[in-house]
Amino acid sequence: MESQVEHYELTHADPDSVELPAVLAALAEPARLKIVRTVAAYGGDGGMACLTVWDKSGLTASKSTMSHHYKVLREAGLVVMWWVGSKKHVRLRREVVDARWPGLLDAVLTDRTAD
Amino acid sequence: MESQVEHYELTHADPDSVELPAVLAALAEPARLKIVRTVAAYGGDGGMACLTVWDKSGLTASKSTMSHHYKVLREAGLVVMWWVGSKKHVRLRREVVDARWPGLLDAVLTDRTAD
DNA sequence: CCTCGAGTTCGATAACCGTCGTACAGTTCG
DNA sequence: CGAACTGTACGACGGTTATCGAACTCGAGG
Repeated sequence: MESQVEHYELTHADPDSVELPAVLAALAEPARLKIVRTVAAYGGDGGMACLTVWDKSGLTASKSTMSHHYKVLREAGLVVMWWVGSKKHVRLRREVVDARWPGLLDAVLTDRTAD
Repeated sequence: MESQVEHYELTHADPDSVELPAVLAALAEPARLKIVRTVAAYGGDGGMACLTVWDKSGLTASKSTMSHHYKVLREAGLVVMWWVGSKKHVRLRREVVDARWPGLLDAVLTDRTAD
């Protein structure tokens, strides 16, 4: 229950404290992989609203399940989230992830076999 | 069959039928990641004996656990194994993995933060 | 002030997975 | 042959995790 009053100061994982297995485990879950791919495809550098992710991804998970997945992605250092009014937005941390594991995100995102 | 000892390949996963989440899940387990890194570091293109992997990796898992990890790596299409006498050898399937997910193995193997 | 929409948290449940010991199968070598 | 070595198959146990509904918080907009 991070403060919804502040719009930009949500707590996120310290990138340097995240281990590679945690990142891989986060991406290994099909629903989370779908989220990441959707954010990359539609969000660009500015990110997008979580609700839009839900629409575009075609995922059917419940609100609580989605919230759980976002939490895992956040703790793996893969995404940043912030509030815009009553809606939450999400963005990939490309700079951070690319700096630490060059090529990893590209490899995952360019998978032509994913639906 | 150039020597007295019989070398024969075992059945492995069809690379095209493996999904990305399965590969990521295989690599997300610290012990398996260690195995892959050890094979990459010491095995080169020719692979190495599983027992040598055990020595070099410093893993302390039991025989059955190691066997299980190898099975997961095999089913994920990440390694090939074959018999050399009474000892089993293992080799990374770099060509196959690199062809399907370019940069993925490199990204995982060049992680400087792994012990 | 009150209602609706967007998300989080909690508790419960079911499935998955890593681990091990034991039993078993094949190879090597004395 | 038989003992030692190498690895797999099978059950069992315990911990992790994905999933959901319900209750809750907070903001937006009548």
